[in-house]
Order: sequence, then structure tokens, then C-alpha cells
Amino acid sequence: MKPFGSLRTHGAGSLRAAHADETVTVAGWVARRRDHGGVAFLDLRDASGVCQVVADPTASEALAAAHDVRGEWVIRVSGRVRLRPEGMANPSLATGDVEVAASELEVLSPADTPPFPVADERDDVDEAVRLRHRYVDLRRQGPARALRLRARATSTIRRVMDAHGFVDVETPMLTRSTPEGARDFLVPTRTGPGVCYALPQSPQLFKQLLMVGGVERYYQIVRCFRDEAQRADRQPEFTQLDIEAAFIDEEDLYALVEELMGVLMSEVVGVEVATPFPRLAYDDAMARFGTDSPDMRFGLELVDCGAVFADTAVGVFAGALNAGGSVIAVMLPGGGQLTRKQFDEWVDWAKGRRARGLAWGVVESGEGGVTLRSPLSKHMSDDEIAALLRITGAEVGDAVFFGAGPTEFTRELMGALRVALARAHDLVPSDQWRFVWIVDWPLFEWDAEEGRWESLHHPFTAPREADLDKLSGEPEAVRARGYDLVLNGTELGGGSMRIHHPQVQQQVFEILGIGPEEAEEKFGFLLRGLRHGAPPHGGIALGLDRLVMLMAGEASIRDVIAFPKLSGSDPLTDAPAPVGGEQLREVGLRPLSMGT
RNA sequence: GGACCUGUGGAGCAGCCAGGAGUGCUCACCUCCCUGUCAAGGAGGAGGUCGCGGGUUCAAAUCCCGUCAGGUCCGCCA
Repeated sequence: MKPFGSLRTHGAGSLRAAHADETVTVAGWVARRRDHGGVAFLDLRDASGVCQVVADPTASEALAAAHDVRGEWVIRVSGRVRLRPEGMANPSLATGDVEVAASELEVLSPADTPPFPVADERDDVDEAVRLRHRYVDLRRQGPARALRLRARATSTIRRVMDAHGFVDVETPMLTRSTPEGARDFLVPTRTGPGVCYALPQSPQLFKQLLMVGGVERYYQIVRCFRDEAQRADRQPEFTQLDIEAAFIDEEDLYALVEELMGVLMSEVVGVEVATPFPRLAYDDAMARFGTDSPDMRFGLELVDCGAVFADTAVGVFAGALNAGGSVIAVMLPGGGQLTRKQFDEWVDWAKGRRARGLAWGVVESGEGGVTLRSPLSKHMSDDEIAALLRITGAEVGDAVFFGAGPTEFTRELMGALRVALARAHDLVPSDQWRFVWIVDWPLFEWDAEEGRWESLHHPFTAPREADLDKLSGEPEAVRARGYDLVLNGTELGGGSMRIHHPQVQQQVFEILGIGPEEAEEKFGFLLRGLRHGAPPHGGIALGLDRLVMLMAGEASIRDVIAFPKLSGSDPLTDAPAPVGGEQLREVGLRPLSMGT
């Protein structure tokens, strides 16, 4: 195929001084027009960029056509490329040294007035408006770049995976609903009333069966579906880079993913990241950062103050500690500059996250030395203050925030505070790329509400060999062969070495409260597969949208998806939409009467 | 499911706290003028159920209640 197609000879953005005196044909959208009556300038935009077209009375038909043209019309222009007159070059344009002197100007498509400014690069148009007219929005520089960056990323991924002998295999989109996990999207069919396909939340079981099937190395860039509340980094349909390999262990997987990320960062972002990536135990991540996806680009780590306040007279601290909870501090360097009002706002912020409160103190130099100015300081002993300053490293002019309460809750609260403080005080270096593996996960966690054990990752995660004997007696002590990959505080994805013994799988199901019959009914195809010679295997699933979002420097995965959904619906098509009674009847459904 | 924020010509905002005529700004749109602009310039013009419903009031974009839509966060997301 010709580089720019048969309808034109050059890309608008490709013209340079070297093209001077060539006769070219360019085609694209009218980005701007500057009509002086006797001469008219049009900025012509296509995928390659923008160039200036000039029409003057030497070609009166072209000039007349240029008068009538409007923004976003699609036009084709033939003419001679010429160097702009002395002093008229536009250095802010790649094509700014030249212009196309139109001899012919043809309107290929007129266009309605754009619903919002296209040429304007300010990103302040309401997102719902942009997405309703996404076909216009995609012409803008930001979205256009994001799509192309995403394409470069997927292309690079395929090249690296192919080079390692991975086989790209497609797995079904119409599959069966599985228990646990997120809500499924259901697809009723005319097969029978009450019978539904489900869209896959991930190809997890299929990729394991591919391992049983001897594929050995599988990958897929695959759409996944989860019917859950949306967030800035969540969509009902999203894309995973799904990877699985046989006869490997964790180290093989880490090395592969680190190589892949290194190549991606280098080729797509132009950044060299150091490998191997650091590894952080789950427990340490929770203790130091209050989250399983820590942002390692800045400090402000959580400090456990339990020892400092073991015998404290501060009521809320003593209460938390006596109840088996924790007192956790976050030290904000220079935080002494915060006003009382600002501290109060942080207290409100904490209360908004269901915390009972948030304590704070400012380190100051007083008569007898260093003191802590705080609503709580009159209850604190000098020894406590001294110890506190020692373990937090706080100095004069710094502030210390305290959370007190149940350990897990307080860690997560202070972890969120750490991130919020860092952002509010501009302590997050935006040019750093900190990957970290989170390892040593527990296999199960206790769901107090439901009164049962749940998989922290998923039920097919292998327990550590050494912990196998604990499966029956103490599930809480069983460690998983799982791992998450985190980049700059965003969970890119996770994976594990899988269970390849049907007996172990059966045992895990039992702990999760899935009896043999239910297991056979829901996962029979997996269990049968595992009985037919399953190699040791494992893999990972990485959120492609999130990865591309970070690489593109965007704030939402919606920015790197061609046609994203807003909360609950597709702004472009207005899906989901009602379907007719006949269509419903065919799939065995009847509309519920509305009301009540 | 919950909390908070937002909703004003096509786009982005101000007006709201402290009620007084749809008042204002930037851009876009339409007509005319204009031969070197690049966010072109000049003159004129059109375009509104102030998200929707109710209440208070002599009077509501403004105050109150409800509701809808979108966003962010919490819950949820193996």
C-alpha cells in the first residue's frame, strides 16, 4: 500500500523544506482557517500532522472553495510546496518552513459544526461530551497519541512474546459462569430458559487447560469482563496481557516479565528501567505502606508506634493498643507549615474514610529543647515524645500524623494518607518508574462477614510446597506461590504458580467451602483436565489498559481505550439499551414489571 | 449501596453564599469587510425550559426538599 494512499501523495505532517517545488496532493481535515479575503490559509490535519495550505487569486477557483470551507471539513488539495516567505516560517510547526500553494481544492466531505473545539489542546471539555462524539475527540492530539502508543505497546509485547516461543491462543468469549469473584455478565441464549453463557472475567481456566494440552507457552491479549462498579482504573470490559507457561517456576516468570517491561519502557516510553525488580513481602508492604500496591517513588513510610505508646496516657492510643490494634505514624517533612485549618481538613479527610479521627503534631523548638505541638501533647510524656521523634526521624518544622485503631484498618488509612499527603505536597516524582513485585502472599484470608475462608488471589493458586501440611489444620499459615506486579502504586496484575494436582485442588476447594459435588459441577472440566497429566505451570495476567495508561501519562484508563464506557453505559451508543419483547422471549426472558 | 463535587446558549466559565428583567466573559456559529496569517483582524447578528419536579417568596439560576445525569472516593472488584 502506498504510504499515504492513492488519493494523496504526501502526509500533511510529512512536508519539509526538502519538498520545495514538488507538486503534491494532500488530504485531511480542516483544523483552522484564516481567511483574509484576498488570501486564505487553511491548516490541514491528517494522521501525520498539520501543514498550512494557502489559496490566493492566482488560483481563483481554489480561493473561492477555500472561502466556503469550514472547520473539520474533509478536503483534498493539490499544489506546489513552497518555502514560506522570509520571516513567515512557523517554528512551532514541524512543517512550518513550507506551505502548499493550492491550485486545486476539492471538498470530499462537509462536516457539521464540531460539538467542541478540536484544535484546542486544553483538556477541559466534559468527558461525557467528548465520548459521545468520540470520533471527533480521537482527532485531538491527546487521544490520537494514546491510541498509537497503545498500538506500539501491543506490537512490542507480541514481538517479545513471540521471540520467547509463546503461542498466541484465543479462548472463548462465551463460557460458563463461575462462582466467586466479580459479578458475571450473562448472555442468555435461545438454548433454553434460564440458561446463560457468561463472558469471561479472565481466561484463567482455559489457559491452565492449554498447559495440560501441551501448549507449554501461551499468551493472549484478551478482553475480560466484570460487572462491577467503575473507577478511574476500571472498566466493565478491559484488556489483559495473559501469560501462562509450563515447567517454569517463579524466577522464570519474573525474568520474562522484567524483560518484557524493560523493552516496553525502553521502546515505548524511552526510559531504561533497572532489572531485576525489587521484591517486597506482602506483610512488609502492608506494614510499611498500608497497601498491597505501594508507590515506591517517595518516602513517608508508615511507622509503628506501638512500642512508644505501650504505657501511654493518651486515651485513644491506649484504647487502640489495649484492643490489640495499632498506633501508626506518618511523618511529613516540613509539615509544620500547615495551618490549623489544614490539619483539620486532614482530620475530616480521615473521617470521610470511616476513621474515628486523625491525630497530628508539629515538632517545634521550645525553651527546654524540642517539643511537640499537638492537641494530644499534654498527655504525652517527654520520653514518649523523644522516642517518637527518634523512630519517625521528625525534626523541627516537621509534622507527624497518627492513626489509631484496628491494625489492618489503620494501616490502610495511614497508607492512603501517605499517598494523599505526597500528592498534596508534590512529593511524587513523576519521572520515575518504580516496579516492585509483591510476594509471599497468604493463600487464604478470613471473611468475617461470610464466616468462611476466601482465596486472596484465586482458588487455583498453588500453596507453597512447605506449607502443604498446614492446609488441613491452619489455613491462615499457608503461603501462596503468588505475586503481584506493581508500578508507581498501581497494581498492574498478578499471577501464581498453579495447582497441578487434582487432590490439592480438591483440598483447597474444601477449605473454601466448595464441596466435591459443587466442585465437580462448577469446575469439573478443570479437575478432569488436571487428572489427564498436568505439567507444573504458572503465569500472570497484566492489565494492559493500566499499563498503557501509565506509559501514556494519563489519569484514567478511559484515556487509552478507543471507545470507553462511562458509569453504567456507553456514551456513544447508549448501550445497554432495552430490547424488544420478541427478542427477550426468544432467549427465555420476560421483562420484570417495573415499579414498586 | 453510601459520602462528596458538578450540572447556566454548541464548548469552557462567571453569576448562586447575600433572591430583584437570562446579566457577563472567552471560544465556536451566521452575514459582511479584509492579500501573509498561523489562537488572524474588524463590523454586525443569531442562539437559553439556568438538568428535571415540587416548595418558600410579591419575586428563584440564586433559598429549601426531592429526583435524574456525570465525576471522584468508600463499599465492591477471587
